[in-house]
Amino acid sequence: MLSKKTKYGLKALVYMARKEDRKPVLISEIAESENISKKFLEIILLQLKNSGFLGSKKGKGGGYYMLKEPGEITIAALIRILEGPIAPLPCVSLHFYEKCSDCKTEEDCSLNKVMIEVRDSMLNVLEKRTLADLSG
Amino acid sequence: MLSKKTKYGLKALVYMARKEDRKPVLISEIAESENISKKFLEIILLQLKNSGFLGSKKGKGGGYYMLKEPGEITIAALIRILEGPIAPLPCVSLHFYEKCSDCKTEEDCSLNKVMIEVRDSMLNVLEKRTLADLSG
DNA sequence: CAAAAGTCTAGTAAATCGATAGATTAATAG
DNA sequence: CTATTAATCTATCGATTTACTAGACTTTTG
Repeated sequence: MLSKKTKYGLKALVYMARKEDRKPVLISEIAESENISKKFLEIILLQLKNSGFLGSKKGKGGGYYMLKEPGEITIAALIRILEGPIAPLPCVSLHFYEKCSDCKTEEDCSLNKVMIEVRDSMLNVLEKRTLADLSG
Repeated sequence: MLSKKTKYGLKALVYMARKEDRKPVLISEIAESENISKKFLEIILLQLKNSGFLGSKKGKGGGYYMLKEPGEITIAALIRILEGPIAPLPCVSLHFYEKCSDCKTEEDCSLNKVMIEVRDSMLNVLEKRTLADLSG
């Protein structure tokens, strides 16, 4: 299950991607349109800015704007920023790998193989789909 | 990411499935072999019993035993019991459906379609794979 | 300078996670 | 019948995460 943070982040980006121009968008405008707590959305957009997906401009006429084309941003990349690992277990994660403390070896782990299958089937969708698919 | 509860539950069941006979297995035996806190495993096995996957016997010679054949138990069913919804969003869950409060309608939700794709790709693995696949 | 709008710091209520302690109940062996 | 074994139940707990809020601060524009 994705957290609300991730869900809100994705919806906010879709909202921005749907705009024709790339002028700064107000946090409050997105929050209102998408039914998201403004303060919570602040945190989320800031995180997306610090990760290089968004730029921001302060002061009058300011707001957040996209730094890349929607077609260049995969859902997988966004989920990794907002949610963390996509893989069902740390020991099968490509970007957040960690050894399981309770397993002697990876081959010995009874879950490893199937969880890799699960991971790959998810990535097959999430790495293929971009913001452009969501906003189209 | 699956919780440790789910992971431990799956590993415990694999351990039981791998035994030739279907005699009761001690919690402590599983806990020791799989490096799981015994007290935590108690809770997990009890839940699997209450969900109809395991039977138990008290007293000497007691323990937990499987009620079904490993090949009849899908990983999806176990995850639903131990973890909850498999779907990435409540609004695309088959077994735990809930309307999203922030969306007007489902068609209008920008995430709905892709998340259904994700769900189906996961289920494609999880509904196909059984305990027999893990223990084989 | 004043207003607008993002940024930062701090905090918080509630839920969840992973785990532990100890009393109780049921079954079996002798 | 009694002692032992092992599951069951009750309860609690610290740490972390989640979702969210308040308010001060900074930057930009007009």
